[in-house]
Amino acid sequence: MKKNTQNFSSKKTKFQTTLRTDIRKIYDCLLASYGPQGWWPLIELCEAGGSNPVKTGSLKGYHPADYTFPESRSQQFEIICGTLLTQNTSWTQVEKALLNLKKLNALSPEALITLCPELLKEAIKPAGYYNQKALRLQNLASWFMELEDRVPEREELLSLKGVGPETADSILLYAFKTPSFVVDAYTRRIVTNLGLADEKADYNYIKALFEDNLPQDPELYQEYHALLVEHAKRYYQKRTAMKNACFLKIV
DNA sequence: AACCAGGACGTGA
DNA sequence: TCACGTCATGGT
Repeated sequence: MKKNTQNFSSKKTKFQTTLRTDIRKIYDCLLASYGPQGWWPLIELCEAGGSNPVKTGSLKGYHPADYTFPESRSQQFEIICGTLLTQNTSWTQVEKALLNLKKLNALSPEALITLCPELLKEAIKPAGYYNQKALRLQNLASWFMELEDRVPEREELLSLKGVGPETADSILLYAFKTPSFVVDAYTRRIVTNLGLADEKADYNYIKALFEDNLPQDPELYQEYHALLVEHAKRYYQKRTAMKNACFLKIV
């Protein structure tokens, strides 16, 4: 709560305007390179045949350039479950878990809270941490039912078990189309490699780095985060570090 | 055969 | 505050 507000006096400094330009340039460059990513993926769309073979992650469920989702409360809830399940886990594993839940007809808040814990754990096992995630999913389900049509506050989300800053922002941005920028491990790797943040910069610093330099547009935030993930998957994997080859360094 | 994946939380210093 | 252990399956 101190180093975040690095107070550059009242007048706009050259650094600030440059930074703003860079944040925009990075987005433009990523979008030009990879195209719209179609996040958040919905397994509902898998059966509908939606697919994007260009992506490095899962092959299905994406809806590039279509920002109308979620279109229903059911899709909203699916996204929320996804944000919880994908914690420290690859999306392909989450997809298996979500499909298992769907087979059990348990991918609705009403069904999920009544589902017996053992069945729930078995269903989400591919996503790992199934003991805690099962508990937290049911907790999320009852919270979501009581929420009704209200849009939750960030603090409210953070008070839920298993919902930390990234999950809260993902829920706000993708389930509720609220402009809250999502910072994940990939985002952190990219901005530190580009010299836009220090390694020890905390979550809120990096979040503010984007939010302070972009218009508050949920669709822009959604696309930007998805593009950062796609880019990081190609150039910032820990095994095959290609940070030096990252073309964003020259923008 | 280690290492990592679209984190969060509890603990002790 | 903050570094560190824990939770757990399946890819590469």
